[in-house]
Amino acid sequence: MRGASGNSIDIVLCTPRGRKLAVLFVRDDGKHAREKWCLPWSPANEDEPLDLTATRVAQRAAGSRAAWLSQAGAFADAKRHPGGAALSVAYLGVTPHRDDPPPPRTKWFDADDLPSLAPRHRIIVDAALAQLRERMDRAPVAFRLLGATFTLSDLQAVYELLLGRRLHKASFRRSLTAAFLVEPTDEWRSEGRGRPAQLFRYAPRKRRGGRGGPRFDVLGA
Amino acid sequence: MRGASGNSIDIVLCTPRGRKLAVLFVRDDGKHAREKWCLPWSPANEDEPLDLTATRVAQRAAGSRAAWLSQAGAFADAKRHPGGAALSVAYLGVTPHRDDPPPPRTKWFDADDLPSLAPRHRIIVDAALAQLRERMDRAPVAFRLLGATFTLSDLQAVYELLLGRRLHKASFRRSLTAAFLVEPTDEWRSEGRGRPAQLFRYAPRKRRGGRGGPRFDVLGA
DNA sequence: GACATTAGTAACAACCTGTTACTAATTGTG
DNA sequence: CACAATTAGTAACAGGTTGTTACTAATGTC
Repeated sequence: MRGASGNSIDIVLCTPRGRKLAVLFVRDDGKHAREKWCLPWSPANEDEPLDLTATRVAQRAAGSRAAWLSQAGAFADAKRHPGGAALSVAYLGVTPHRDDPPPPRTKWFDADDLPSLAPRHRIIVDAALAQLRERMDRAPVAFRLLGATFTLSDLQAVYELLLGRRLHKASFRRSLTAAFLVEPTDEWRSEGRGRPAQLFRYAPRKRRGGRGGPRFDVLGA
Repeated sequence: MRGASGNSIDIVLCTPRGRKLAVLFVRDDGKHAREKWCLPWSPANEDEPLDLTATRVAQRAAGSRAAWLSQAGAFADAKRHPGGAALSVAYLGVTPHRDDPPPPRTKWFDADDLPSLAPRHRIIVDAALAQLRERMDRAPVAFRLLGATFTLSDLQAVYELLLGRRLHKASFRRSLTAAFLVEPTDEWRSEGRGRPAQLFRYAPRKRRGGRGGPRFDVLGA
């Protein structure tokens, strides 16, 4: 059995879908599979750095490289893993929304409506989603959930998604410009009805006061 | 060789010493040891939760339970570990200062003057210390570096230690009371010269706005 | 008793945030 | 074409928060 008693690398890949976060799962057709879906994973390879394995697994599952990927901790504690791994190193990743369907045998599930999972995968997903919210103020998670250019309304929607509350437009934009995180392009996007919105790109230009690295926590009521 | 090719649990235990942070190391007298000191560590045991192993290793090395202990990630990537572990799960811990000497064969080193270490332990220490500074605004790290009661000047000194910059007394105290994190005892401590200081205890009473769990980042210029 | 030293607080100005209310540019509808 | 509906973007004000200075309080030292 692959991975038995060894270590595994398991990926929690997130994307925005509508007003919710979605997580990528892979169909598990293994003979002894007790759940239909599992996180993308692979046995750890001693000759390959953990981050590299994670990048590879994420890319294979999602069909494209994750825009951001970072370790989310080690999980063991005798809870069942789909491949029987003794210990699993979880990675948390993020990728922009795509309209085309995911690769065969994979599916995006809303974060608040997950399928039945092996106990360890359930624990990993919960921990990873909690970390996503905690880490968004020190890593450009919100920007990596969007494509190269985006409207400020798009960006605000992502922040609202991650924070779980509504923000006020004026103060959101004010603190955004104060943080020197985005710069305008000269393109505009018309979303059907209403005034077209200017497109921006992520372009951090300044260490907010220089105190302990860049920050991404944007206020806004 | 113990731990060979398996997983290990490695502890980075910190304590305040003067105006600096110190990290605990254990003398490594192993036959094949290439460095004199190493982090407290133990092979991982599949039958024991990771957190429990970590608690045990930290307690044995320091002579008392860590006041706070939390996982800091998994490290592998072919860098040499003192016990030859394929993968190491690092834990970051914190304990109040003690005047009595540490257990035999252990020693506190200033964080900015570490001994020569096995490559993986060097990487783990650097990552753990960075995390200590990042996590202090979501975990009561500063309070766990102090004993059950402390003066506000003590607390301010710990925050300054962690942040690496001086804070202003008035605004530090103002934001501290606004956060409802401490409550006064009716004891006072005289530190030699100067007015005696009131002792406080850590007593979080309120979720700062209720937004995403308690916070511990105190401002103060 | 004067002085040095540390603890603790009051008060003010400058800045920042939350909010409201406005203007601007587009699509859809009669 | 006029006008409502809708979304984008900005101005401006009130109230709160922060950084800073300056003060008072309590102790040990000379």
